[in-house]
Amino acid sequence: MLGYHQLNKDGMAMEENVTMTKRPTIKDIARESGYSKTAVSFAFNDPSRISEKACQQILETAEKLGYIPDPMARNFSLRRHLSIGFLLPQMVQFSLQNPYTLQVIFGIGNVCEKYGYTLTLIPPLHKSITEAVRSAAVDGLITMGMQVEMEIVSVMQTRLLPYVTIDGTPDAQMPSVNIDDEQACFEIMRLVLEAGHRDIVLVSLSEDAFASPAKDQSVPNKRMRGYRRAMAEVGLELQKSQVLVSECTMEDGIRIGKEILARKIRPTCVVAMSDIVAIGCILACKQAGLGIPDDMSVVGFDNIDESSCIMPQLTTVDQPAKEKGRLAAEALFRMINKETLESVHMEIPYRIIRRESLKSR
Amino acid sequence: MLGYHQLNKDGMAMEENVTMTKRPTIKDIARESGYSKTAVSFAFNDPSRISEKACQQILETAEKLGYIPDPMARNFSLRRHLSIGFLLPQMVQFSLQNPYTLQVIFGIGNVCEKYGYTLTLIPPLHKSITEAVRSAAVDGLITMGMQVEMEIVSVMQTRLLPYVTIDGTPDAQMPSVNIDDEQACFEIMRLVLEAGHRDIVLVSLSEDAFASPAKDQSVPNKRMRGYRRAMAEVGLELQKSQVLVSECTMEDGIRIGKEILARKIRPTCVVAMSDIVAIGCILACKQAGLGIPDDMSVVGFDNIDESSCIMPQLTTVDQPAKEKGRLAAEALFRMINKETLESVHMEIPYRIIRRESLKSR
DNA sequence: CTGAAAGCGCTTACAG
DNA sequence: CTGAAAGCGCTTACAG
Repeated sequence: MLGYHQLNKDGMAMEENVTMTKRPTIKDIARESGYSKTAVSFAFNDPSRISEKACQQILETAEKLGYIPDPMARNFSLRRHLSIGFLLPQMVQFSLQNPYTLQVIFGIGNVCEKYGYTLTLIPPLHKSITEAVRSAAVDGLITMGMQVEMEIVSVMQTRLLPYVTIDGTPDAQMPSVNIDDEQACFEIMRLVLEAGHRDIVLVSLSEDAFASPAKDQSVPNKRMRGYRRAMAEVGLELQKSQVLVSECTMEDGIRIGKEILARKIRPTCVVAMSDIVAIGCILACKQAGLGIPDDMSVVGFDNIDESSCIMPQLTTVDQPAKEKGRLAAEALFRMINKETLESVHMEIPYRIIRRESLKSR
Repeated sequence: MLGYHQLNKDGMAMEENVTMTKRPTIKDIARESGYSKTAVSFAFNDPSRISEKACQQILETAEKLGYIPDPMARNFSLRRHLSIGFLLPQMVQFSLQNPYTLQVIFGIGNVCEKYGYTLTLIPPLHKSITEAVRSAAVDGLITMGMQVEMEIVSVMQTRLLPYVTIDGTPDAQMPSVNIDDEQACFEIMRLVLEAGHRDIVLVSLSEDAFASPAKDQSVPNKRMRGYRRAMAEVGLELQKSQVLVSECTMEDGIRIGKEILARKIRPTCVVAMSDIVAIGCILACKQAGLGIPDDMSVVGFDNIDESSCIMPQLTTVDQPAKEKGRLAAEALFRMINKETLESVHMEIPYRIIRRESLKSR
């Protein structure tokens, strides 16, 4: 062999060797230290159950042989992962480019740290989210935009995996964290209408990768209802041509912005369902030499950090993204610990933020 | 019992029941379908090894009983996790608030998705990074700012866990991804000096939680050397009072900005080691009614998205953060697959970005 | 094509 | 205080 003594089932002596290519196991430490596997386990997990001398000798042997208990074996034995999962709502390309999603992850991460858990980001596996959920090595799952009819919900249920959804459709079987999306959109659209705008283009979110048929309670739909309701109040109706759909990225926002500028009849205001897209539109306008808000008003949704940084600052809806993540994670940990939730449906407040990107005309 | 038939060691019949609180195992499916555990395993993992009929019956039984193979048991048996870890360089509070780190994570995430792996974000465990690394359930680890002397490096080595570091100190035992930090800082400082600035304040990064004694090759130190070298060229020497230290967050940047403004002698230029801090300084100046760059110049480091969004746009060093993450992850996967690396030390290009926040005087 | 059995590396109830 | 042994739920080399 390559200069090291091989591991040896019948318990023959094995010497320490730095070039060892196999990790020693609890069995090796037991043999080498002269104690039992039980004792070795206790040395690491509950030293009070063995004598000080035993503990010391075992830890010394472990140090000498380079033994660190295998976390996977330990977790397997204890039936836990010490990790919660965040199911990326779209491909990494989009999810981790979205400041709103990143804020949600931030909120979740803080709670994980507090409980000593890791946070596993789960991309769709081979393009299949179901596959990813079936094989996710986590103690619980946080999802975005989930509805109870979706296939992955039954997978989570079958696996007896606790889950919470953010921006999904509340249901008895679907603990969720939301704001009142319809009302928020109603209010911001009223602001736009009060400012005198009538030629409006809406930029909606593309449906998630999870898209399911029954989704009239989905966040994009709830928001559309809010916009429509405000328009109805002033006797307007939303036309199909007034609604565009965009990925939630700045690049796609720029694309949409250009598309809008290329129209024969240019709208006086763009209402986007996400700030990152609104910012993309603003950049496209600036590039085309248009002044915001003088030549065109733009409003967004989310109130990401960038929105107060860009000029003009964005009029938008403040969504407490971190807080959503925090609440979802706290609820999930309660479920993991078999505690009961005060409520399966958590709704938290939003705020309309009036800034400079919306101008009266 | 609560309306369900209990699982039963001696193999007695067990009926399907939706209220079952225990997940069925491969054994249950074997018993119920009349095939062996081997056959059940093959049905899920290599159907070609059993008859179509057997496969069908087994999958049906699985469906009926709500069986999904336990990912943890499967991974344990196969000695893999299907996840790589990213060790958060600081508390979640700071790490996930830092756009640069988020870009790195984004780059890593894309590669994980490509290989069908999840990405585990690992916060310090009970404040101990060593503890976190000992128990991390991953196939490999990406760290930031690591040096070979650090305790966690020997933990990773003992665990035979492949690792790559970003912005760490290159070493034969430490595969790493870097830019030439010293030269980059030399160049941007030369720009500042050429613009006529002599009263300069530097805002350095706080040392990582991993701080070790031997760190003169650490990124902050390399950068300081670059700044110093440029100053030496024009016969200047950096005074202690010219160097401030900040957390890598906008809040702390604002705090530092205020601190600088409160000085008796106000500098003409602030040179920050990170854009997010530079932006914080700019905000503090604006709040105080100062004009940037007229009353004070500011330069940064990183070229995060926000830097081209803020007014005035920031003069900075463009770091390819995504690319760093991507390279580190690709290297890590090569190590996980026992392939050899072309080089253990990857250095990638940076660019000096001249924008409006630096003004000649 | 099929299955009995060993193995992955831990934990822990139990008996001494 | 100590240890033998069963158990966690899979995979797979091997024999039939």
